[in-house]
Amino acid sequence: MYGLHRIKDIPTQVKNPELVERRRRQIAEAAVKLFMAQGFHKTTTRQIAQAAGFSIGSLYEYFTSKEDILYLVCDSIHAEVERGLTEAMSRAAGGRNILAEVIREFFMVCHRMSDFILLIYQETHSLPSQWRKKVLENELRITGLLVETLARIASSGELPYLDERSIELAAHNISVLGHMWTFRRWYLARHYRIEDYVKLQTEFIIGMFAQGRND
Amino acid sequence: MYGLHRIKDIPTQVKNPELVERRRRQIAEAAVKLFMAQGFHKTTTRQIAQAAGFSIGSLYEYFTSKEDILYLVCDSIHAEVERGLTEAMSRAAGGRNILAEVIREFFMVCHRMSDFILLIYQETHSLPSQWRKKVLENELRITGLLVETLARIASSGELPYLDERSIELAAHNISVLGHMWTFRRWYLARHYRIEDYVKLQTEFIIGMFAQGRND
DNA sequence: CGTAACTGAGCGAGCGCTCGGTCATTTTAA
DNA sequence: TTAAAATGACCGAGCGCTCGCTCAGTTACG
Repeated sequence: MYGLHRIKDIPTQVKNPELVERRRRQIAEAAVKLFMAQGFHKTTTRQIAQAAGFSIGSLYEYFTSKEDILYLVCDSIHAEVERGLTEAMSRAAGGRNILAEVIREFFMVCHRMSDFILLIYQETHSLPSQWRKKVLENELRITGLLVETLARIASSGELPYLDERSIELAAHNISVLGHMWTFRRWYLARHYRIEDYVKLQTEFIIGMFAQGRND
Repeated sequence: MYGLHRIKDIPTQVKNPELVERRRRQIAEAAVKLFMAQGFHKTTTRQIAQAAGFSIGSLYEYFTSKEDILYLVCDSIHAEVERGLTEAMSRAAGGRNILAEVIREFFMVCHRMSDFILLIYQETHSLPSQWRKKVLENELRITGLLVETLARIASSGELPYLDERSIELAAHNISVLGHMWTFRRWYLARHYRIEDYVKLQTEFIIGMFAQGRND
């Protein structure tokens, strides 16, 4: 968690870059808990500062606004999801049924990061547009990894032919069906174990590819 | 729009029930625009009152809190979606390919109501839990309509056998893939026309059912 | 001693919501 | 018939408070 690799565009008063990174990690870690528990708007900057272990004044040495903190949090979450998926892809690369394994690994990442992904769904719209844009780019890059996977499998002949647009849309579908486990958890978790969910959805998704052209 | 059929549980100071309904419709109509444009938290009660055409004082004759208004808005939206889907189901009942037609109609409802559905995704979590619960019930009832459709088609033998749980999950998938058009619109609408989206997704979804048991 | 990091009291804009009051309309009763 | 009384929808100044953010001052450190 807390990759923070793209945070250089958030301005700070503090000179020492290592310190900046350490403190921001501290703040993000405190903030994400509060945001998940109470939401962004009900969380006060004072609460964040206190939970992070320093004063409100210091907090504003590392950020220029409350929204900055939300952006950092969203960015860290996406970084972690991306890390998880990348790992999953290389782990699955040698397997017997690559697609099923990537789906499985991705869904398990969504499961582990459930609350975090939900936070992104709920609070992205509270960001100033400049940063909302960046968050959506992150989302798109992650979907891009799935596009890549599908394209590789397709070109190796293990899937029936699909044009680029279909592959892309399929990747979005997989991504969203993973997220669905997070934003419909209030219902799904009462009726399915994650293993069942993965199994059923994997069958459905593979079915999606299995044949073509109905109309 | 603005069915308002379940609003009796929102308290009011005003005696005349017709008036209450008319005024609340007025307020909801004004509020939904503001919420879509600025979000719930950035919209002030004064703005809502002004846009609805009366004073802040009067507004609080019809509601006890700002959250009440959000609840009314969410409820109206769900009522309208449900109405649209119910109509679609009866319209499609006699068709050649019932499933494809229901999917198409449902997706078109999502398309028409894009901004409204997005609002529900973004602001449901701002509701007090008592009303969030009701909103999620609404969501579930709508998914239930899709379950019903699938079950009917399956039992008529037009689909391969699927157990109850699979049918239910499939219905959730259809629902969420419809919503996906709203909450990934920032990307999808740039690359697909709604007709293409419906066509591609319909093929995918029908594929989901076309065969079974991979593992 | 100077600079970088940290502190927290304080500011003031803005918020949700209240409440004393006005006024048009309806009801009462002489 | 009509004046008095009651009603209820509507109004908006203003209350009490919160919260994001600042800045003058203090501490830590090389």
